[in-house]
Amino acid sequence: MTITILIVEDEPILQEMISLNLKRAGLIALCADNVEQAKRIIINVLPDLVIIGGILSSMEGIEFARRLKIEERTKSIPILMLTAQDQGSEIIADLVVDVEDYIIKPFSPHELIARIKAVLRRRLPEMADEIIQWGGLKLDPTTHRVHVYTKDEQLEPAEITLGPTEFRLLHFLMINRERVHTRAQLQDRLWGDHVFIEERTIDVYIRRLRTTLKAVGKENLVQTVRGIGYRFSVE
Amino acid sequence: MTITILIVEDEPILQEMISLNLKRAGLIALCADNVEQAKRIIINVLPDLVIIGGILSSMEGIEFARRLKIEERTKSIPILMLTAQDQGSEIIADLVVDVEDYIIKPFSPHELIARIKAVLRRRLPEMADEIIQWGGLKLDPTTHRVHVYTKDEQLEPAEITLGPTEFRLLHFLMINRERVHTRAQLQDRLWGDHVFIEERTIDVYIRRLRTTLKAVGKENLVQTVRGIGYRFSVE
DNA sequence: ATAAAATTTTACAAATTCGTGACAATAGCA
DNA sequence: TGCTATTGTCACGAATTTGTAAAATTTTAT
Repeated sequence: MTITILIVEDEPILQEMISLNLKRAGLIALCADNVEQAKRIIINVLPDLVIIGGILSSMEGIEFARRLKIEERTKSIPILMLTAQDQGSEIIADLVVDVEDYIIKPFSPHELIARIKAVLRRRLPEMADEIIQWGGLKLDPTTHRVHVYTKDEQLEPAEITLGPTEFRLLHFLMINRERVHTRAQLQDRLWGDHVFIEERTIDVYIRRLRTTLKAVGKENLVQTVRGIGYRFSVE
Repeated sequence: MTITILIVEDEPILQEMISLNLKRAGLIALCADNVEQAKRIIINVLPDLVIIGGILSSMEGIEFARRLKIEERTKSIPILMLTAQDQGSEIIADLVVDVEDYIIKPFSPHELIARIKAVLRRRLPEMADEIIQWGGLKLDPTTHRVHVYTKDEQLEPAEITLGPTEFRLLHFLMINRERVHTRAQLQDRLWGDHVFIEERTIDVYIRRLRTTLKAVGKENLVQTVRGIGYRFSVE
């Protein structure tokens, strides 16, 4: 799966820096020096994320973002803005209601990549049909199977069976491993906004998942963060 | 941060029920019996969310929602509609394109609050979730973990566990490190201004934080500024 | 040096949160 | 059709967290 990112940035050095770092992270970068160019690109390619850079100061950036959010074809594309330090953050927050996230300059490449990944994860969390393997568990979304690798070198990995909900829960937790999720977040992601369930129901599914994992000797993979939520972690 | 919610609902009992539950959840509720009254309120106060109730049946509600979405000043306010069961949900979905979300009556108070929070959560920008590293402490808001780097070059940084409040306290102090915070400021930022706390309580949490830090050899990171408040400092 | 003020500890009860087992309702399937 | 798996809820108890009051200690001012 390839992810395409459109960068709208008039400063050549910054543009280069961003594009380089994106490539290094395995993402495809398209660059535009101005809004007109960006519009032309979007006609042909629908990016997974748009980064709007320094042109913000001219208000052109905000206008462009708004335009993207209005059009049906583009309105679900997340937008990340790079804003200058000196503009009051309240003003920015007011202006950029259509924007998914923003970074205040100057920022480190590392920070940029982290933020991009965060935005993408929020948008396309379970798009990956890829096999995910972590903490001795191998989960295959296509075959809907989970295998367990035990420590004692049995060549035969045991297979465990999970109910549909438990499977989705484990999948989500494994994709976003190490990250704590509140019950509300899990509810949003696994049940959707329009299905109403008690928050405690999530505890129950966590328990069911834990029980089956414990049966094959995998304890402590699904952890409780008291007062916050749950987390999948390999220590 | 206070969140204000405008309720437009002509049924007094329902209005009362909603407003009561909002207050209990720490949200400020403004009530209007009809659309005219609601308009007058909006001139003075810009709410963070509008709940439109039973008046929907008269089409007045939809018209009102549309009006809100057109005006520049109000168009970014999310709208939550309470709709009656008997109206076909497809019809409603068609009509209320301007609405962020809707609940079908009858609903439980709990469900209402959950939905409100979901709508607000979607709108509010993600909290600053960058890793903060200072004074030998590394705090990661996404994984909700704190690691300690000891001087004696152990490659394994120790992990410490903090209660939710201690964690938030440390996070806040680290973000605003070197700056002194009065107890009142800490109270505002960590508990919000609608929760009443004894000022001494903050001393207690400072102490709890200090105790766990001291246990891993990190003394003097949280400092007292006598007569003013507290500060996180790396000397 | 002594009283007053501010902060640190200690101890404790109330409130909250979490794990668990049991249960009815529902959906899926043979 | 009946059987089985799944789904979501609830209530209870255990563990943890929360906020407070009050005693003990430290610092400051007189």
